[in-house]
Amino acid sequence: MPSMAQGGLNSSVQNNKPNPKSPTASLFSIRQKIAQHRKSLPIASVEKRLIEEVQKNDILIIVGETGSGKTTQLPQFLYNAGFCQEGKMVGITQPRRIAAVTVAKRVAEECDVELGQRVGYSIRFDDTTSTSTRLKYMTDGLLLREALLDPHLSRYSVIIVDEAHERTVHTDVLLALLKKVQRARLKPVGENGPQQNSVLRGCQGRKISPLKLIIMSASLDARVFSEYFGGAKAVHVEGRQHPVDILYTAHPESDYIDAALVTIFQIHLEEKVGDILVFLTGQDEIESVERLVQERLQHLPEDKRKLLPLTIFSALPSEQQMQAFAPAPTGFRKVILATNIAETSITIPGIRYVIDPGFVKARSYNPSKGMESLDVVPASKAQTLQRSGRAGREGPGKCFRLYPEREFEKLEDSTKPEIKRCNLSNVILQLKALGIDDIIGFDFIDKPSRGSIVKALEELRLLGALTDECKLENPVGYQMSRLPLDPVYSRALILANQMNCLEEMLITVAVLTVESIFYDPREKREEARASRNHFASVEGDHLTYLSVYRESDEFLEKRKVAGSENKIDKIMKKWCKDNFVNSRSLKHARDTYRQIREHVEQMGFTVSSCGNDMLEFRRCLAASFFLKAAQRQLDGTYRALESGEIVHIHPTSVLFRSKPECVIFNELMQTSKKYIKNLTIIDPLWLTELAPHHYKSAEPV
DNA sequence: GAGCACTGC
Repeated sequence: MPSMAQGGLNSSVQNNKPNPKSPTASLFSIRQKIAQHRKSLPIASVEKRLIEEVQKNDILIIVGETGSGKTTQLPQFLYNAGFCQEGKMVGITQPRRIAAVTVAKRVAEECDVELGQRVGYSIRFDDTTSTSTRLKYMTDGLLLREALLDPHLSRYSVIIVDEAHERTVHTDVLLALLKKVQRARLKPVGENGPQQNSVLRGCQGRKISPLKLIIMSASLDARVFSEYFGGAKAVHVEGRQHPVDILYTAHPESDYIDAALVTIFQIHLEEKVGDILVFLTGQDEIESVERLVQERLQHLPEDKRKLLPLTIFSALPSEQQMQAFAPAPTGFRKVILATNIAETSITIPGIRYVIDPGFVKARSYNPSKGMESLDVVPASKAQTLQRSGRAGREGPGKCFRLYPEREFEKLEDSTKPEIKRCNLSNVILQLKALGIDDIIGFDFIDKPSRGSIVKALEELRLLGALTDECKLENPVGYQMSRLPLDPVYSRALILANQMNCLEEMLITVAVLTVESIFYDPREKREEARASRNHFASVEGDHLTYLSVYRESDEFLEKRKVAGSENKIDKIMKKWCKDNFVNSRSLKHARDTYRQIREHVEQMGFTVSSCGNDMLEFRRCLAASFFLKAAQRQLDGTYRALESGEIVHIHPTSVLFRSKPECVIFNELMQTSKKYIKNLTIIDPLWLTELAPHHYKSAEPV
């Protein structure tokens, strides 16, 4: 029996379709199989003990390795033990949408209930829960949003935070919040005193039951969580994985790409059947290794050429991603060249061999320059462990680490928590909205640097979300915290409302929140560029995005099909393909547009358009994004006004060749150079006119 | 002349 689909796309039980000839018999056997499978999981034997521990302890840390069954089974144990009485729910959070969905489906099946009844999931844009839902799987970000509306999370008797070891920003903030909520719910009503903040408010005059917290982690190190929760009890649940042989090189490899290639062919020619998974750092590397594999295959005798290289990374359109899942033709061995996406987000069946060069591309943030960077850095021990585990899902496997064992010992235990390497403005705005005012003194698991906090506070103040005393500004700060957007985009919507171009800004912001709306395949670069030119505005990327979105809308209007979501998707996909637009991104932008439009309408804004007056819209962009402006230098490079950095226009910008004098931009990121992305041409005088609190002199720099 | 991975009632 394959191990559980954790974020995987396939569930073993779903594949067992009932036999139409004898539905009762096969349904019975499916139920039997499910029961057998559940009983065989390592966690099944400790059900009684786990429930006792939950009853005894308000906080419990569960360390469970892959395949223990903790994510699917523990919520069912809790349900059976009566934790969902009186309408209370058990909430289970996941860092990823796909995991919330697949696990909920699986558990509904195991409970033999319809999804959305006793068992359901809720993620952004897709909520299957109902009033009868008792086991609710969701993303951690969504629970954070829920806390803004119900600060005591009063509908939950137990909250399970799964995959806590990944230490995403959402998980870290959620854990801090849950710690506070739990204390608030323990205190008798009215004893919180007059100084209470809003996390503690709201339970006046009403009885609220205690909240149980369960932190689940696959970490080697549960101490961090245990210490954070005041020495909370940690229990270990055995995993169930097939053994994976770890092999190291004798000497350091100077060229890990070449070492990976050599290893691929060594496995292909010498090892037994089974597919190969290679972890590389990015699209470029993946595509060049793909070419090199193809080339070297040509040098092999005909009968040894049955090796099929496939690629997978997040920017790849879904259809092409799916190719990695299809079984190889008979006699062929697949070699999957993947980024980190294959570490946790997707599970490809059939992998027996993993090649791990030991590197990862990671984002980091420099608060003083307001600049992000993407650097190739050594992976952590936890990551390399996760990677090798990918070889042991279906049978014994092998993992080839392309460095000596002594190098492994030097790796960091775990990846630096994301909260220590990202822009904090959104996190801080959320905390402020939850009534937490002392950010510097806030009880983070890992405290971000003081500089990073100060920078974010300053940004929020400049955006008008905070007062000079760093209190939430009324009403702007509250409005901004309610929108599921970066604070700077929320601010843009509020300004656009005042400047009568809210319709345009809603679309623009929706597109800016997605990862690249254009699809730009290397092999059809000329065609893709021609298509981009068709949409391009000489005034910049924002106006270009506006016309892409509007044209897709018009196309849909013209084709006015009666209703069905599926049909709309199909038509949009075709349009996207013809126009080199990434359909996943466009769909996401359309969903976001709908959601944020609803939000601003609820705030009482009227969505009005500036029609053809793009000047007014660009002025609004300047007023919104004044913190990120750049001016051309004599030598043709640009200087970012805020940080003074010398920057370059990113080649994907429609302004790449036009070299305007002054622009605002949304993103400053260092990769091979310091690039600015998503730009619009502005008149530099607008900055002093529209953001006088920031640009005091008449001539910016 | 170039894009690690996630996420938000």
